[in-house]
This record gives sequence, structure tokens and C-alpha cells, in this order.
Amino acid sequence: MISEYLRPPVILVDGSIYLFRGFHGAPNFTNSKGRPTGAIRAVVSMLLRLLDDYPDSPVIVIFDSAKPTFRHAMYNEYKANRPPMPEELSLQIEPLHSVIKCMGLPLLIEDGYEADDIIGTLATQATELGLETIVSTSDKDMAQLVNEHVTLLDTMAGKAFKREDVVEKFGVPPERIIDYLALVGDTSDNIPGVPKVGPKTASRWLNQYGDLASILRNRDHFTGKVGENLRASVEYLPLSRDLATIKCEVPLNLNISDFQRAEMDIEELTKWFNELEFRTLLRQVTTPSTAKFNENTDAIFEIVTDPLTLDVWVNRIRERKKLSLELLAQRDLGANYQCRGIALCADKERAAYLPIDHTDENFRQLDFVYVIDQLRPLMDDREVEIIGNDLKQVISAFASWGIHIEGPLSDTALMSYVLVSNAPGGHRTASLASRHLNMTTIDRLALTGSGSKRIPFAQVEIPEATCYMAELAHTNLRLSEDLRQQLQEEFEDLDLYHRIEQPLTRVLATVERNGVRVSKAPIEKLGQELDERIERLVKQAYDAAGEQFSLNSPKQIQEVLFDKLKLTSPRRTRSGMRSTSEDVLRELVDEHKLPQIILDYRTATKLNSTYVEQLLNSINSDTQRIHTWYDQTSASTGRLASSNPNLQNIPVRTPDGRRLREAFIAGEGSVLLSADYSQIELRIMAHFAADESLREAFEADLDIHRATAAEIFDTPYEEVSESMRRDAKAINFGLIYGMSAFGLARNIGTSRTEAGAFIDRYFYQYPGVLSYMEETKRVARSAGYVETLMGRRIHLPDINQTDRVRRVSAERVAINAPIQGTAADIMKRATIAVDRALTAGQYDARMVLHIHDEIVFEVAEDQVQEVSGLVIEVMQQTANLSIDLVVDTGVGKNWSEAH
DNA sequence: ACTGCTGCGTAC
DNA sequence: GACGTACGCAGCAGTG
Repeated sequence: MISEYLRPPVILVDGSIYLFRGFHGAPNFTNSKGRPTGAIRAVVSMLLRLLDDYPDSPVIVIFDSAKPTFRHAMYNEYKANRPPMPEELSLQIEPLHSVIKCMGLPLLIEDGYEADDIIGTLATQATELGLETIVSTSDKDMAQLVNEHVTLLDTMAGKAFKREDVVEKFGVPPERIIDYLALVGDTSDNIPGVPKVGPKTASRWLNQYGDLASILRNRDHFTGKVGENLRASVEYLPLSRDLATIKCEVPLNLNISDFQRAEMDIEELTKWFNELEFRTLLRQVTTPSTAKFNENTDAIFEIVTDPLTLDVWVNRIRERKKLSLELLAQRDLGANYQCRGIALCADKERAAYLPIDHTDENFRQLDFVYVIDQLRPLMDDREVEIIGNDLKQVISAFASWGIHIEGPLSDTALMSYVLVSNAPGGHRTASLASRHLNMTTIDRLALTGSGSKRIPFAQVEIPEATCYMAELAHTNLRLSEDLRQQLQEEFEDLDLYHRIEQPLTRVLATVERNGVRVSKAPIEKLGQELDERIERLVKQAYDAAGEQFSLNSPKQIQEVLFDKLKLTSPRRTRSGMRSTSEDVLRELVDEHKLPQIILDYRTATKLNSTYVEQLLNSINSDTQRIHTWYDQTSASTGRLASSNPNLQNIPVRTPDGRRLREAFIAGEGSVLLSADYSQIELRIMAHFAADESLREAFEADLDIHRATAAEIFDTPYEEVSESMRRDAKAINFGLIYGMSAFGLARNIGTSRTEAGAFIDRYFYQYPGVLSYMEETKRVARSAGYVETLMGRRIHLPDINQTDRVRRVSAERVAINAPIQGTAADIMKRATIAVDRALTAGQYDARMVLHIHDEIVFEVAEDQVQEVSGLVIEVMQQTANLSIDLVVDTGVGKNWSEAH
């Protein structure tokens, strides 16, 4: 049965004996001012160990009274031969008492009694209450108190004395100890025993005769000199016995159950320890004992709330040369971070959490600026490996706090991304922990709640927050080792990680921090116009429909168009609904005026809600800049994704869309420079397919869609019509996406048969492309994944599925991923290379946008020619394909002009 | 009230 | 079912 009935033992500490012993162990120990401290240190350190060992026990510390005791009254000579207490010792008594009180421990001194008597009395009370007692002492005279419920413990020596230990040590059981002491006497207390009777004789006599009274009755049987001595001692032996007896009925005003252990007064204790110069002990007390238990691990999770513990952590990290970091930080519109906590981990044994500005009042918390200053030397240190999940956030956050991270980066998200870019569940710590360590990390929502009950993380209680945050730092440390090993096993080299993703993450952090300047006014103006337009369109729609309905609802549009107006529904969606998508509505514009109204409405509301509002809400009013967020691990092909806001899908084709791009501008004295790879995916396809006629077309710098049209429609290049070119373009893009004849037919508005004929014609003209497609699928089926030029792998678990739909879908991915992914690889390398070139050249130029095959720079007007040339050169040189890459650039005051 | 799915539309 | 990769909005159904 467990612990409901198991109460922790009461611990009675013989303070005086430890004080003396501590003093004699280090008599000359002083602080720098000459103050003696050795005895205090010994006792405090012993007490701390005791508190650590018995966290739930009441601990009472008892000292001798400085005044004469009842034993002096019984016996004038009691302790008479003792030299006076040395000043070095007496000076330590008062401070020790104060320190013990600061430690939250009851301190007991009773005039007229020695510590032994108080302890004996309290032990008796405890036993009567059914409590176990531990007497912490090194005074063996106390052995007389030992019984079933009372144990002696020499905390300094780490030895416990139960009944059998007493018998072993003294040769007599506890209840004979008093007799034993009387016989042996005590020179230090000046208690006379029987001369020439020592431990051996005393225990032999007691075992032979039972007790002292019996020995005295049979005193005539003892022969020799000791016999004479015994008979000469008869008179005073009872007194000696009384003096050796611990008095267990001292009248106390307090009962044992009145003694409670209080919280340590860390602040006061810190003052004392600083004065006494107890550096190590100070760390010990300030290292929290509140570290929470986390069932996922044996590691210790500490809450760091004081400077010294932080110092210990900084040193630990410096020694290990590793720092796994988990930040609790929120980014504002200006890309500055507000920190609410930092978790640290340097080895598998322990992790720490530094709460910042949590609302939990049970903890004093370190000042953020102080914490950052302490961490700065670690982050600056090129030797310290920084570990985390999404280090771009860490880099950006520290950059916003004025710290540049120099060390090597082990980003578990990036490592996992390189390993399996399209891993189900993504690359966050929780998913990685589940996949690689088979563990479930704490769910953040379990701490903050969700929905309307959700609280800010800063309001989570610090011990809970510590469990969560420290676990993440700890888990990422473990993951970094696990993933590194897997990467080494799977890949010949780790270039993709070391030469692409890792350096890129630093560049992207800078791009995000740079931000792009966006002018509010033109967007607001567009917004107003759109509002008016939308209002008109809604009215027109209601008129045309003859009823009011939600123009935002495909479900209602469907009912109006196909049920009420009886228009013919050409297509259904995947779920069986009659589609109202753009191409469907366009087919219906001649039948009724409503479809066109809906199309116009959709265009206008799309611009308004997705772009106008989103962009206006994202502009930092101080700098007029928007700082997007690039996600380096969310696109399975290797592309980046942009969000909050997404700046990779700003409209470009329509006039209204272009008005949005006109709002993207450069800062004073600068212009925007846009550089994009021309037809990069088709060039990559031509490279992979090693198709001669496609290569020739690119080599001749022809308009590739026109050239394709010329081939498949068997028309001279110059005579290709716009519609032929448009169809050829659809085929070109369709190829990259793994299209079917059906899809192409739908896209270019022709019959399936005709589309199939175009495709056949294409493959006839470009046989290399056909064999490349077939080869790619074959490789995918046997390897289970496809690869980009730089070895990025996209796994295809469905490529051998019997389910045809899933299989052909995987085949399309197999076709598309290497092409799209290679373009992404090249773009990433170019991004890194351009960043280096711009930095090396110390140009007044910075990257502000990254849109798959386009990079936008903000460049000082007078440097734009030079920078433009440099960018083109670096971007073109980056790839090493059999087809040259072409980089087009444009310059303008805004993005629309530059594009 | 919240969550997740669907439909749609924007980019490359 | 039929053309890839994203993000994000609005509506809506299922859930509590």
C-alpha cells in the first residue's frame, strides 16, 4: 500500500554538534574580509543535503543553550575542564542561526538544557504521535535514543544508526548506552567513569551482568585493579549515570507538531551567502527545487529565475559547445520580437526554462535585457552549435535583440525536410518527436486551452510552461543527433543541408527583416473603388437573379444559376456539387447576364479581402514596410512558401492587380530591381530530357511557346498565331505538371481527341521529353522517390498503389517535383550566392522579395546598373545545366515597373 | 463557438 | 478523376 499512511519522518538536527565538528574540520576558514565561516559553511551544506534528501520532512534544528544547564546544577565540575570557546567559533554562532532561519527551518534553543535533551523530548513526542524520527547528529551518546521509531543519522558522514548498528558499534543495545557511558565516563564533559574501564570492558560487563545496577550489586566479584576502581566509583557512578542520561521530559511551550518548515527566504539568504562568500552554496539554493517532473524523460527540467543559475547554464553551454534553443516569442509588424521565455538545453541530462514576464507571481523572473546580455557571448561564439526547430525564427528574433548568431546551425526542421521533404505531419518538433523518438510531446493547447478559453502563453503557470518549453529544447537536442545520423546514412554528402538549406535560412532571416516598402495610399484608393464596384455588382446580381443571395456562397450561386435560372451545369466538383468556378461561369456568360456579374464580383472581392485588407493590415506604420514570413519546409518540392502576408501571389495579370504591385516601392534614394529566371522550368525539363530540338530552341533564344507551336502545328515560326501559341503554352505547362489529354482538352477548350493528338505530336517532335517522362516514372517506381538536380528527394508512397487514381496522381508528382524542385534548388543557391556577392561588394542593395523564380532587390539608384549586372551574372552562373539559364531584369520605382 | 473541409482564386 | 506547388478567404457542416 502506498503512501496515504506513510508520513515523512521528523528530522531533529543536533546543530551544536555539527557546529563544533564543522569548526574543527575547517578552523581557519574565513571570507576575504577575515570573517570566520568554516563552521557555518559545513553546517549549511549539511543541512542543504538533508533538505534535498528529505524534501517532505519537517526539519528542526536544535542548539545548546549558552547558559548553564541543569547538569551544572547537578555537578559543579560539569564540563569544567573545557577551554573557553575560541572566538573564531563563537563569532559564527549568530550568523549560523540567522542563516538557518532564512532557510525556513525552526530553530530551537531552550535555556537550561542541552540540544540532546530537547531532541530526546521531541523524539519522544514524535513517537507518541506515531511519527518516525531521524536524529541527525554525530554524537554517539545519542545512541541511547535509538529504538524502533528513532534512528540516528550522521549526515556529515552519511551513516545511519539503527538498533543493530548501535549494538555493533558499542557492543550493547541502546537501552544500555546510559550505563555504558556511566562506566566509561566522558573526559570532554568531565564526567568521571570507572578508571581503566573503556568501551571493551564496559560492554563485556554489561553483557555479563545485564545493567549497571546489577554490576554494582556484584561489585565484589570484580578482581584486580579495575575491581578496586569500580568499588571506588560506587559513590559517584549514579551521578555519572544521571549526567549521561538525556532528559526526555523537558517542559517545552511548543509541541512537535507545531514546527513547520517554511519556504526559504532566497533574497535574505542570498544576502547572507554573498556576505559569507558561499558561491557554490548560493547556486545550490537558487537552483530551483521546483523543477517539474515530465513523464517523457528522465532529464531534469529547471526553472531559471536567478542570475547565478543562469550563470551555471551559460557555463554549461560553453563547455558542451551546444545550445538547443526554444523561444517563446511573438513577432510584430516590424519584425521585432517580444520574448516571453527561452528554453535551453546543452546535453541530454537537463534542460532549463527562463520565463520572461509571465504573469505567474510565484516566481521572481529575470529581466529580459539581463538574460540577453548573458546569452550574447554564446550566440556570438562560432564554436557553439545552435540547435532548434526553425532557427530562422531564432536568428530573426535575436537579430531584433541586437545579437547575430554565428555558430553552426542544426535545424531539426531543415534536417527532416532534407531527409523527407513531404513527410506527413510536417517538420515541427512534435511531429519529429513522434516519428523519430516515438514520443508524444506536450500539446501546447493543453496548457493554453483553445478557442475562446485560450489564454496567452505568458499566463501559463511557470512550472507547466517549463515542462513544455524545456521539453522542446531537450527534444530538439536529441532529434538533431538522430537526424544527423539518418542524413549521413541516407546521403553521400550533406550538401543540400550544409550548402543550401542552412545558409539559406540565414539569408531569409535577413530578407524577412529587410521587409518591402509598401505605400498605403494607392491600396486604400483601390480598396475604396473596389468597395463601390462591389456594391454595384451586388445590386446588379440581385436584379439579375430576381432575389437576394450570398454572392460569396458557391452553394447559393449554384442554386440560383442551375435551379432557378435553369442554366445548364457543365461540370461538377469533386464532391458532386455543380461547379461555379471561373471557367464554368465563363461558358455561361452568353446565356445570362448573371454569370459575368458573379465573375466580376469574385474578382473584386478577391482583391479586396485577400489583398487590399491583408496588405494594409500588414504594413508597419513606422517604417511603411511589410515583413512576410518565408516557410522553408512547407513545400514538398523545395520551394519556399510565403505567408502573413503571402507576397508570392500578389496579382500581376489584371490591371487592378498591377495597381497593387505599384504600391510595392523602394525606400528614399533607391529603386526596385527585379531579376527572374526566364522559363526556368522548361529549361530544366529540356536539360533532364536531353532533347536536342528543345535545346536548340532555347539556344536560338526563341520564344519557346511559339517555337513549340511551330513544331506541333507544323507552321513556320513567324506564322504562328496567338491562339496557336496559347495552346502550345498550355501544353508546355501541362507537361511540367504531368497533364493528361483530358486535362489539356479542358484547359484549351478542345476535344479530348484533339488534345491527345497535340500531345502525340509534341512527343513526336520532342522524343527526348517522352522518354524522360517514362524514365522518371520508372525510377520513381523502383526507388519510391524522385530526386532534383541537387539530390533533394520527394518520396512517393503511392507510386506503386493499385488504386489507379492515387497512382497516377503520384506519377504526376513524379514528373513535376524534379522539375519544380530543381528550379527551387537553383533559386536557393542563387539567393545565397547573390547575398554573398552583395555583402562582399558592400553594395547599398538588399533583397526584399523572393517569388520562386524572381528576386526583388531594393538598390540605391546610383548602384542599380552595377548591381543588376552582378545579379544577372551570379544567377546565371549558379546553375550548371546543359541549357543556359537566362535572367531578365527590370528596374523601377515600383514592383510593377520593375517586373 | 470552434474546427476542419470545400470551393474558389491568386501566384509561379 | 482528369495539371504541379503554395496561401488564404468565405461558407458551411459537424461538433461541443
